[in-house]
Order: sequence, then C-alpha cells, then structure tokens
Amino acid sequence: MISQKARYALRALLFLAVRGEGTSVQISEIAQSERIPRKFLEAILLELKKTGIVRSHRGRSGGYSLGRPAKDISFADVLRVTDGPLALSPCVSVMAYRKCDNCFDEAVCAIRKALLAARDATAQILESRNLATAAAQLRRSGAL
Amino acid sequence: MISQKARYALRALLFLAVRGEGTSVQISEIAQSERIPRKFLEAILLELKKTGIVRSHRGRSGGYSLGRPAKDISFADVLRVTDGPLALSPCVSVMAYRKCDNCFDEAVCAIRKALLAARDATAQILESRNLATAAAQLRRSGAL
DNA sequence: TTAATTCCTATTGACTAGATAGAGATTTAG
DNA sequence: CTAAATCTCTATCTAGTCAATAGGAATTAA
Repeated sequence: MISQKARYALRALLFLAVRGEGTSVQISEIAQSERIPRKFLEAILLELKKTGIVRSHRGRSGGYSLGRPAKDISFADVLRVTDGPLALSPCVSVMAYRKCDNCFDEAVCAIRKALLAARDATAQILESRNLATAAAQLRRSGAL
Repeated sequence: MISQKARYALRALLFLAVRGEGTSVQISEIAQSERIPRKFLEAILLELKKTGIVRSHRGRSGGYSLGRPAKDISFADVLRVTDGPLALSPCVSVMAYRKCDNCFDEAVCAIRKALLAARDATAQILESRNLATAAAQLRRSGAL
C-alpha cells in the first residue's frame, strides 16, 4: 500500500499539472482545493523540491510549480520520493539495492526471482504513467 | 516492501515444498534450517494454517505440512496472508476494496487508473508463481 | 517596514513490526 | 497410564514509522 503522503503528493502534483506547467500556486490554495492538511503538505512539497520534482519561490507572492515538464514526471518518480523503492524486497531494488539478511545464494533464490519479476512489472507501469497523461485524462473526462 | 514475516513464511513454505508435498516437518527443524526465530515462526505457521495454506498435527510427533498441492499455493496467496492486499491502494484492491478518503470521483481519478494497472501487473506475476515452480527451480539449480 | 510566504527543526500520538515468554491443549512413545 | 514432546493461544515489550502539528527563521513583494 502507498502512504497517505504519496496520495497527497500525487494529488498536489496533479493539481499543478492541470493548472499548466509554468504556473505557480501557493501551498494554502493546493491544501484547500485538495483537502490536504496544510503543514503536512508543506513538508511533502519540500521533499519533492529537494529532488527537483517541483520548484519554489519564497516570499510575499511565492508558490510552487512543477520542476520539469509534466510528461517527464512519472508516478514512479513521485512514489520513490515519498515511499522509497518500488521493489518488494531490497534485493530486487534497482534504486536501492541491498542484500537480504541470511540470503543463502541470491542467484538461486526462488523468492527473489518472483519478486524481481513483480518489480519489473510494476516499474514498467509506473514509469510509463506521468503527470501529463494523467492530467490529460482528467481534462478529457470533464473533471477539470 | 514485503515484511520480514512474509519472507519467513515464503522460506518456510518453500522448505516444505522441497521436502515433498505429503511430508510433515516440525517447527524447530524449519526454524533451525532456515534461521527463523522459533517463536515467531510458530505464529506465522499458525496464521498460514487458519487460511488452509498449511496443515498441522499436534502432539508428540506433530508437525506441519502443506495444506494443498504446492502448485496451488501461489506467492500471492502467501503475501495476502502475511502482508494484506497486493494493491497499492484500497480503492484498487480486489480482495479488500475500500474507497479512499476524500475521493472526488473514483471513475475519473487518474491516480486510481495508474494504481489499478500496477495492481493487475503484479497480481498477474505473483499469482502465476507458486511453490511447485519455485521448488523445481531450486532443485534444478542444485540448491536442494 | 510590514505582511505574506516558503523553509526548517522538533515534537506528539497512534499504530505496527518483529520478537519473546509462558502456560494450555493434544498426541504418542514407552 | 504416564511422561515427554509438540502445537496452540494470549499477552507483552521495544523500537520504529506514519500522520499530523507547532513555532519560529529566512525571504521577498508591496
């Protein structure tokens, strides 16, 4: 299961994507519109900023905007920031590989083989879906 | 990420599958061979028993054996017992559906669409892999 | 200078994961 | 029949994580 943080992050980013790539929006507006606890959203956006997914400007008329074109921000990118690796086990993670404790022989581990296939399948999906396609879906269904 | 419990469960079940479908093995032997904390394994096997994945007989020469043919116990079956639904969100779970808090319109939610595709992809993999195929892999690679 | 905003650090409460302890119930070997 | 070996059950503990909140520091526009 993804975390609440991940859900909030995706909703906030989708909000920005629908508004248009260049436009800047303030935390409080996103929080209100998407019904996200304001302070929590602050922390989330800050994290997203560190990885370049969003950009910010501070001060009186500050706000947040997408850090790069919406089509270059995949669901996988976002989930990796909020929830860590997609993989079901560190031993099959591409971004954060680590050997399992007590692993007898990784090359032979039948569990690993299955989890690796699962990782590849989810990664394939989540890397192909991005904020641009998602925003387009929303517009098409008239939920703008 | 899957839990440690899931890893232990899979290893224990694989141990039983390699031993052969009908054979019964005692907790302490599995615990030793697979380096799993004994008391923890007890609790895990008990849970697996409640869902019919393993069978037990008590008393002096008791032990555990698989509850049905190894080919009918998928990785998905096991993970659902130890870690709950495979889905990344309750709103895309087949086994444990629940609407998200504050969901505007499920039919339109772009996040849901992506998570649904991800769920289907992992479920497809994890339901096709079972203890029989995994045990066969192990034997083939000489790690019996 | 002041008001509005993002940035940062710390803290809280609830819950879960992982593990352990100690009886209770059941079966079988002898 | 008895004793020992095993599974069954309930309770507990510790450490860590998730979700959320608080309060002020830094920055910028008017």
